[in-house]
Amino acid sequence: MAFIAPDNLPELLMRDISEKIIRNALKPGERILEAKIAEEMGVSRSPVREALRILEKNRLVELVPRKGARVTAITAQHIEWFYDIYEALYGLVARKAAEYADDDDLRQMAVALDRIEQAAEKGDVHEYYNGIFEFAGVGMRAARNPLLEQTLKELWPSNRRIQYASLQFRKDDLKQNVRFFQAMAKYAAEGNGPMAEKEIRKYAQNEKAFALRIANGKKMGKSD
Amino acid sequence: MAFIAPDNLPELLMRDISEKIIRNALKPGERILEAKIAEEMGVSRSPVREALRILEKNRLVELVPRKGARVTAITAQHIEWFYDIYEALYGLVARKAAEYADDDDLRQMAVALDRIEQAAEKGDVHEYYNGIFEFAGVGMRAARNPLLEQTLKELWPSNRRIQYASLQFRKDDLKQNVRFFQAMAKYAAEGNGPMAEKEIRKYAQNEKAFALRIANGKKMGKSD
DNA sequence: GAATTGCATATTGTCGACAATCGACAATCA
DNA sequence: TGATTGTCGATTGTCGACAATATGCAATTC
Repeated sequence: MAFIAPDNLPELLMRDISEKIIRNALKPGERILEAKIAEEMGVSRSPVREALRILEKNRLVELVPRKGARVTAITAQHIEWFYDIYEALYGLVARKAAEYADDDDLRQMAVALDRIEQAAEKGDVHEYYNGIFEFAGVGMRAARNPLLEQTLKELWPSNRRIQYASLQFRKDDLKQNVRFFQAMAKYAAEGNGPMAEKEIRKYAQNEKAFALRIANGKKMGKSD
Repeated sequence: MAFIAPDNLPELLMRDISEKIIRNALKPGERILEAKIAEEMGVSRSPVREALRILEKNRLVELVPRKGARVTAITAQHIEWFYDIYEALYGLVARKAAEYADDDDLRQMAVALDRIEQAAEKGDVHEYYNGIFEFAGVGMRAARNPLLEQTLKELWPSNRRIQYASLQFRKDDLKQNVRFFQAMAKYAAEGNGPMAEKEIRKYAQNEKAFALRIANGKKMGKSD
C-alpha cells in the first residue's frame, strides 16, 4: 500500500473521510462501506472500522449495528441545535478563560488574533478559519477545563462542516467579525468574564443566523 | 459463553465494563487488557475493542495508540470540570424544555417526579438516581435538541460515576433535593425558562459542592 | 396490480493468526 | 556508577477468512 509510515492508521483514515464529509464529497445520508474504503486505502477493514468509530464520536457518521455507517444529516435544524450548544459551552469557555488566562495564554491569543486580522484583511477565508480555530484552541486551554476542551473538540468537525457550506458567502463580513475576536482578547486580558461570555453569546447567535441564511438560501446535501 | 442471544456484542461488553468502572471495581488509572476481557467474556478481541471505543466516547477509558486502554482518572478537579459543563448544558436544557414541553412531556415529567418523591420518602438511593435520570431524559427530549441530548448522554456515565462515589452519604438530603425537581417540573409547566435555568444552575453548584465534600473526604457536617 | 415470499448477493460481525510495538530487565560499555 | 543498548515476553495492530445478517429483486399469490 502506501509509502508513508502509517503512524496511526485509524486516525489517518478518519482524517481522510472526515475531510470528505466536511467538503461535502460524501453527502449527508450517504452510506459508507467498510470494504470500499478499505480497498481504496489499501488496508483491511479493521482500521476502517476504528476510523468509523472515531467519526461517530465526532458526529460525522451514524453507526447502526448491522446496517453500517451513514454520513450524518445536516439541515437548518442541525445548525440551530449546534449553535445553541456552541453558545452555552463557549460561553463557559469565555468566562473561565477570562478568569484563568495567564500571560502566556494572552500572548498566544494575540498571535491568533493577528492571524485572524491579517486573513480578514486579505480576504483569505481558509486562513481566517484556521485562525479562529487557533484562537478557540488557545481560549479552551486557558479555561483550564480539559473535559470541556474534549467535549468542544468533538464538536469541531460539525463546526467546520457548517462553516464550509457557507465558505463562499463569508468573504464580505470577515472584517466585521474580527471585532469580536478583538473584543474577546481584550476581555480575557482584563479578566472580564461576564462581558466575555456576553460577547460570545452574541457572536454565536450571529453565526447561527448567518449559517441559517445560507442553509435556507441554497439547499445543502440531500439524503437517500 | 452465555446463553442469551448476543444482540449486540460490543454494546453488551461496554455495559459490563461500564458498570465495573462506575462501581469502582475497575480503578482509575487501571489498565484494561483486551485479551483478558475477551477471555473472561468468551469472545474474541474484536468486539472488546469496539466496546473500548464506546467507553472512550463515554469518557470512562482513555485510549492511547499502542498502549491500550486505561480507566480515566477521577479527582476533585474532574468533578469541578464536570459540574461546570453540567451547569451550562442542563441550563440550556431547562430553558428550552420550559419553552417547548408539551402536555405529554409534562405528564412524563410528573411520572418521573413521582418516582423521585417516593424514592426519597423511602430513602432508596438507587431508585432515586434512576428517577432523576428518567427526569433528565424527559427534560432533554422536551428541549427538542437531539445533538444536545447526545452530548449530555455521553456525559451520563461520568455523572453516574461521581454519584456512585457519594452514594452512601446521599441518604440524608434526598428529600431536600426533591424540592428542586418539583420546582423544575413547575417551571416547565409554566414555560418559565429563565427561572428553570436559574434553578438548574443553583442545583448544579449544590451538587458540585456536595460531590467535592465527599471527594475531599469530609463527611458533610456529621462526623463519623 | 399490490403485497408477500423466497432467494441470491452485498455487507457487517466475529474470529484466530501473525506482525509490530512496548516495557522491563539484563548485559554492555565508558 | 550510570547511561545505553539488546533481548524477551506481553500486548496491541492488522489481516484474511468465514459466519451472520440485511438488502434488492424476482417469482408467487391473492
